[in-house]
Amino acid sequence: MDQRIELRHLRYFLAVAEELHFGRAAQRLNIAQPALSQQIRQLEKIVDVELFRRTSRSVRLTDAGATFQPRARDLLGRLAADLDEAGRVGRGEAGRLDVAFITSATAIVSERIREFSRCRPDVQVKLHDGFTVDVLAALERGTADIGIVRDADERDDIDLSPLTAERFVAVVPTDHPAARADHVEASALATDPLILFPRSAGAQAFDVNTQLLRDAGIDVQVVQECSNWHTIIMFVAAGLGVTIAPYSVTTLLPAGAQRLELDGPPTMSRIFMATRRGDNRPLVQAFIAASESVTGRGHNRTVRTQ
Amino acid sequence: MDQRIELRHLRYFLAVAEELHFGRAAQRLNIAQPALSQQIRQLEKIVDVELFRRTSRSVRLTDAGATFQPRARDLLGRLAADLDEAGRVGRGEAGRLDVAFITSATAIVSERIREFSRCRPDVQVKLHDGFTVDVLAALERGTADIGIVRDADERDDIDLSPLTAERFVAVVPTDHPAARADHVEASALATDPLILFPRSAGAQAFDVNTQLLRDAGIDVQVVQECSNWHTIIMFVAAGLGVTIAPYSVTTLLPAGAQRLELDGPPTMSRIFMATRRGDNRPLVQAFIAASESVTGRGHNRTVRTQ
DNA sequence: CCATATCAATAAGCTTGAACTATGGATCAG
DNA sequence: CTGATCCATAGTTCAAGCTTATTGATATGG
Repeated sequence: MDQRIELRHLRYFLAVAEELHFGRAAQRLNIAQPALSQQIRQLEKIVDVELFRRTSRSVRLTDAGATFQPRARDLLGRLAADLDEAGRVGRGEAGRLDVAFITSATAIVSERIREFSRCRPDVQVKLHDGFTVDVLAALERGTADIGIVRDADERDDIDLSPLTAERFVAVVPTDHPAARADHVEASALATDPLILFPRSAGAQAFDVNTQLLRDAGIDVQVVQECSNWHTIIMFVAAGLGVTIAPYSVTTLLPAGAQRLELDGPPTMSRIFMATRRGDNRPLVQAFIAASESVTGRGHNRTVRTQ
Repeated sequence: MDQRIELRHLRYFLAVAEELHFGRAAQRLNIAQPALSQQIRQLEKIVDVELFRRTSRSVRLTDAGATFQPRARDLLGRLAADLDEAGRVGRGEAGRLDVAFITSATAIVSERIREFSRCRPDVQVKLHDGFTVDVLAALERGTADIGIVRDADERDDIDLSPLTAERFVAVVPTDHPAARADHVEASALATDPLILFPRSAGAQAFDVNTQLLRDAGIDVQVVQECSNWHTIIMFVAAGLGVTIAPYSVTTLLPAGAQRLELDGPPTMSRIFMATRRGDNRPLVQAFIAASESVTGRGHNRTVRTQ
């Protein structure tokens, strides 16, 4: 089975197989008849099989030719489809996009993915949730194309663009002395056991979070770490301590836990979209564009949740 | 999607995609590097998509390239398989063979097909049973490649080669006067109602069958026609009449029916293998050869059943 | 039965384009 | 800065596919 076979052979073969007439087939292919005869002959030599039985008056497919015809047609069809697919992937109309995000941003992410999938129905979106550090690592090693992170440091290999910001609030047990009001001075929590998201999940986010406590003169001693915000809230409700959390994870509180606004200038937790610097692939750009359209449309609502 | 794309482009693309290095890929393809660069560039222009992102120091697949790579590999693999298949069909090692046969020759056919399938496991054998006229018609219109018929006329578009011959015997109800012996003169059946296979199923076979009755001076009046030998035998067993049948359909007789050898020189029914004249396709020839090997091996046994 | 038409194969010359050699330009190591 | 590496570009060459002209074979019409 020589390497010398080319698609030309298949195209010519199919034309003759359909016309069963070298003259007409050649006309259809816009070539002269002898060229066609020659190429078919060459194909038969390469495959070492007679594909047509021809007399000077008629052309018929042999068994081998009849077997090969639908397969050749199929091959050309597949090739066209594959080339088309490659083109669509190249233009960002199809393909696969890996989005890594922090669990506490699920709402924001799902909203944007819904919008993106509406624009690009042929793009398969793969979701990966994790901590900010995991998201950044996935971006770095190429496992993810889009990252949603919280309060990340500037890095020279990753672009960050802010999606939204939300203030921190305190969550305390309902039997806490401060729970009679709906707001609290940070310093009033100085003696309570602190339950926080682990710093290892995202140092910058942790530091932003705890800065407000340090500003209030509190020596931050984390009594309990927990890598799931909802679990932290449950612990608070159980009276194990208090926490400072981004607003969005406190929208649904169980009985026994109460949200308190923090007095003074609000400290904000910012959520960013992260991409590899210089990654200007169409799909990535399209996701950014779709995401921005959501931010624009939904701006009022986003502000309200801050 | 221009017509100008050729398999060369796919082969070259795959080489570069695997090596990620134009120099090494070119070496592997036994061409010079500039030719490779040129062809890849051409491919990208045809598809109108960048398949590689190259700097002067590195070559990487783009998303489109990464999508296309496994598909291109698959296409080349399929093509090789299809060409191989066509070659095997051409050499008669694979493909499909349509065998049409008369129901009363099932035993002979199955024996030969078993042998043929042993030699050519990749050939799909399609079976079609029917009357002799149907078998010949199927051959004629190309629906069948091999036909097994009984006592057919010579025709100039069909070759017949004898497979076996069997004598005719009489089958009578056990309460028939002649049933006390195990043989009978044909003339002794002159007054019995005759049940026979329809003449329309195969005129020659019918005429051979009934000739022996006419030779015995009987005016052949078929009382009942039935197009299934086993049903005919059941009718005989039920006392509805007598029949003259090829030996092989009388090997298993129900209670109530008895086989009688016919006195005098035996009249033979001959079973032929029929093929289109000039059909020298390898599969047909291979079936004939396999069939002959069975006839040779099993000759004694065949003789015994006559 | 010969003349004519049809159709694939063959022959010979032409033309296209793939591949070659040589070179340039960019990037990285020392 | 120099040398090495590697892809791109430029110009040339030659194989191979295409064209025209012709042949040979087979069917059709007068």
